[in-house]
Amino acid sequence: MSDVESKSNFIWDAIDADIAAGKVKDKVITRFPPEPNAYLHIGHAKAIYIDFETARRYGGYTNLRMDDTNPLKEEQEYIDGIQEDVHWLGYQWENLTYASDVFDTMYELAEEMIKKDLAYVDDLSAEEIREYRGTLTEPGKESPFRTRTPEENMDLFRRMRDGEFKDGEKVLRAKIDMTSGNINMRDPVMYRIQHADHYRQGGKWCIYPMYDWAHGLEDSFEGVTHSLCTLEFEDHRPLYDWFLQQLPVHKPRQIEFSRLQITRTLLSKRFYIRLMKDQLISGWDDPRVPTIRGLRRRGYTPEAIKAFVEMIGISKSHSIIDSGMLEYCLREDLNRRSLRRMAVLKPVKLTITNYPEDQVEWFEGENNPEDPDGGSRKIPFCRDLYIEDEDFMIDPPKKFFRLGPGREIRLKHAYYVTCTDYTVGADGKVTEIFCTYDPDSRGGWSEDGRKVRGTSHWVSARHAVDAEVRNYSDLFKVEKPWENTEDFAAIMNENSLEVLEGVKIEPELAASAAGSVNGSIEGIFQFLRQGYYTVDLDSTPEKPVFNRTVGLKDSWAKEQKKG
RNA sequence: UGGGACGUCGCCAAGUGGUAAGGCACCGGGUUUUGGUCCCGGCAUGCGCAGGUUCGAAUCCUGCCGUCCCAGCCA
Repeated sequence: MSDVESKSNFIWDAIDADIAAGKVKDKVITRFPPEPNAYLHIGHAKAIYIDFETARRYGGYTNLRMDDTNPLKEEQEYIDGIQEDVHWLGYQWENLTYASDVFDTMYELAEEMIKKDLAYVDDLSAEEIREYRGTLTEPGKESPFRTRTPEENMDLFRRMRDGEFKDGEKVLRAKIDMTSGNINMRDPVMYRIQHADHYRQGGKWCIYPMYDWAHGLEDSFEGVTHSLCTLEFEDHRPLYDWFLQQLPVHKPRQIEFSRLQITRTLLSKRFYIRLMKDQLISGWDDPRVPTIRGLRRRGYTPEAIKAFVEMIGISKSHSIIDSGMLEYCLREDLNRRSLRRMAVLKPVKLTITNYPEDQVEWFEGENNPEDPDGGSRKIPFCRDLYIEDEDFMIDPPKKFFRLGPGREIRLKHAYYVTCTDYTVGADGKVTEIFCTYDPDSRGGWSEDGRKVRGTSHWVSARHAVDAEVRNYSDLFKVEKPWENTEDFAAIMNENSLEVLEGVKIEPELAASAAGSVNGSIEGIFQFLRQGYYTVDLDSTPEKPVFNRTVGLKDSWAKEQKKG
């Protein structure tokens, strides 16, 4: 039994009960039903995980369904993008279906409803319908058109379909109960008139079904046994059941779970579209936005995202997950697979005064200490090096384990070096460091067993390649950006992207980055002590570009913060 | 007296009458050629509150309190 199979949650308990009660005749069938009006974000990843893993748990299958009942919003571009993203997450659907493919059957069943006097054509305007609906605390009242005969309704409905009326002139409504405490049951609209071309059906229809009428039928037609959705549809379940109850069709069961919320993160397609319009982000794959493709470009792996969804669990409580959990899942995954490379983000020159001027040595460095089969790469070493600016202090405190005057550290994979001197520029900044090396410490070991606490990464100045690092801010840094647009825009403009030019990287990193442009899994690296990076879309072999994915824990930085 | 849901550690989350799993975060310690990883230890006498039933309650009953969702011809 895998983890997924052994764990449980209230949804699987309910399905177990259904199976025990003999309610599931054949396979457990689920569906993931996005409306193709945007790209998917990490909130959808939770739904995808639940839909697909549930079906898999019971040996059933999942359909991918485009819930395209609104011709004003949907586009082919999104259909393609959604499929790519679901695939990227590692899931394969049984059938790709479209709500719009069953418009005919839905229409016929609507006529059935009219015959049974369970639906009527209403002439009230949108505003009047709203008034007649009542309020949360007051019951609604019945439309004067509610008593039309089935014959009259049938005639009117067919004329609606045939395009005789203008948008908004008439709607088809279910005849239920205008006094229900559940507002969804107060004669919900089933069809509205919309003289608009559908991206798939063209001009075939001018009436389009509403969600509540369409969704249960779509589930039913596909033989879905369990229709899993988010909490805001709880109120719709009585209506979902009511529609299906009136017709001789298969009856799926709707079960709701809480939707994903993450601290400091806004999961809203509407908001992403506005950010794009304001040119605060570059598109759906901008690394700052938590869309599936944004996360992918940022360096997130499908495995990390799925591990995250599994970790947070499935429940009905309104929870807001700490974004640290997502980052933890990424670090855990990347630690196993990322290639370790040396890079110097803010270089300071380091010269080894007792190393032969023209000598070059090639050291061997393992690709990943977590993976014994991960192989290794060659690293050039010479007299002229760069180390990280923050790895040297003129007057280091006791707990600083890195380089300082008179101190000895290990250059990873190379030699022990001791600082003998340094120069300072006019601004007080260290401009160059001078060291001597211990020839007996080749490879970073010494025979005498002397302890060297610090290990720094470095890069050969003669072999290093220049690169660029883009450090994107963590998703969103403001709590409620939609409430204060100016502040948000300012924050996005000023702080959301830090670009480091002149980063020095080891030749092997440049080589492997050049071979993995497009942010593929293979393009993920860990720059020692600096965190995880992924190759950016803008990267070229001549100028490698990396996106900062997630930082490492840094106990020295934490200690400094404490004071 | 509108309807529907939810309240277990800072954040998630198991638990379904037998005496509070686990993860993230945090705090100690060990290993370490990444101040990473890994390993060990600590972290709810209490489950929104108040009563009640019971030998025994987070789990059952009653009454409160708090939070979220619903008044699109969106999904």
